[in-house]
Amino acid sequence: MKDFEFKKLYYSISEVSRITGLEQHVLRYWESQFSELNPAKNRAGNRIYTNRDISLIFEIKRLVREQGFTIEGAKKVLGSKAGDGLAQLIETEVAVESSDDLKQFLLETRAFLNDLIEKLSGKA
Amino acid sequence: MKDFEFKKLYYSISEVSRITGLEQHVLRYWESQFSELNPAKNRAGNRIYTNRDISLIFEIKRLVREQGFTIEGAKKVLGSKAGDGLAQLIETEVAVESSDDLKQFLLETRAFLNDLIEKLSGKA
DNA sequence: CGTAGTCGGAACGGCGGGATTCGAACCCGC
DNA sequence: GCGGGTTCGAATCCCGCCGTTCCGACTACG
Repeated sequence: MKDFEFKKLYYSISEVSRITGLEQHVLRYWESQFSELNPAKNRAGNRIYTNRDISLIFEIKRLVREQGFTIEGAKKVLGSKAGDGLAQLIETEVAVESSDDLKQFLLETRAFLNDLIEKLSGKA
Repeated sequence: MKDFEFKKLYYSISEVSRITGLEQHVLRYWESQFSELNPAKNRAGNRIYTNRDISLIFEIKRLVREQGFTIEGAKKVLGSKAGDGLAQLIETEVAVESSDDLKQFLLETRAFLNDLIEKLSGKA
């Protein structure tokens, strides 16, 4: 397993498009609508997405595409909840006693997910 | 104060319009969209709203006009009111029906975990 | 170099969510 | 049984949200 594939810190818009299943122009449009979504840009002006950005995009996607919020409604949700979602779930489900515990748990979980993703990619 | 005003069991569409602040044609439109909203009718075919109907209308109004749901989104909310918090959340957010669904969920989770790990690494 | 990727901005488009209009039926006081 | 107000369903119209397409220009990279 090539570990570096999963350690990436930055993603281009085409990579994010593939990961999230959203067209590039939708990503740009949402960026124009959600001030929270504000990926950095390199010297050429190209977007550089972080994992945090991708996580936020997934959250917006859930609100707009699955739960049926308007853009305006999704803004309100994001603004008031300050982005917990999965975070709250994990924090409440896992007895976290130190940040090292949590980090260890996440690392293990990620390795598990990497394995699953690899298998699924092979099938797809 | 005329007590009977508050003991009323049935209301006409014009009364409901005044009470809820919604136009009559909106009430008829919503009725066509939400199967749950189904006021009885008298022999003449005129709508006869109960207090329950009015309560539901207020609920829809809150979802659509204040919280920013689409009609479709509001339907989902109303339809799944039976379930409980977290369990419902998980089931609706992760409706795994195929390996593609699972892969998508894992991709999303991985981005989220990557973000968390980055943060923790920075702090540690 | 060539070509693949990305950029922003403007013009375009579908359609969801009403809004308006219509003729007809009904209700009520007189 | 007449006139004025209310309601009806269906048809039609309409605006803005949410993309979508198109564009020429710039850049990265093999």
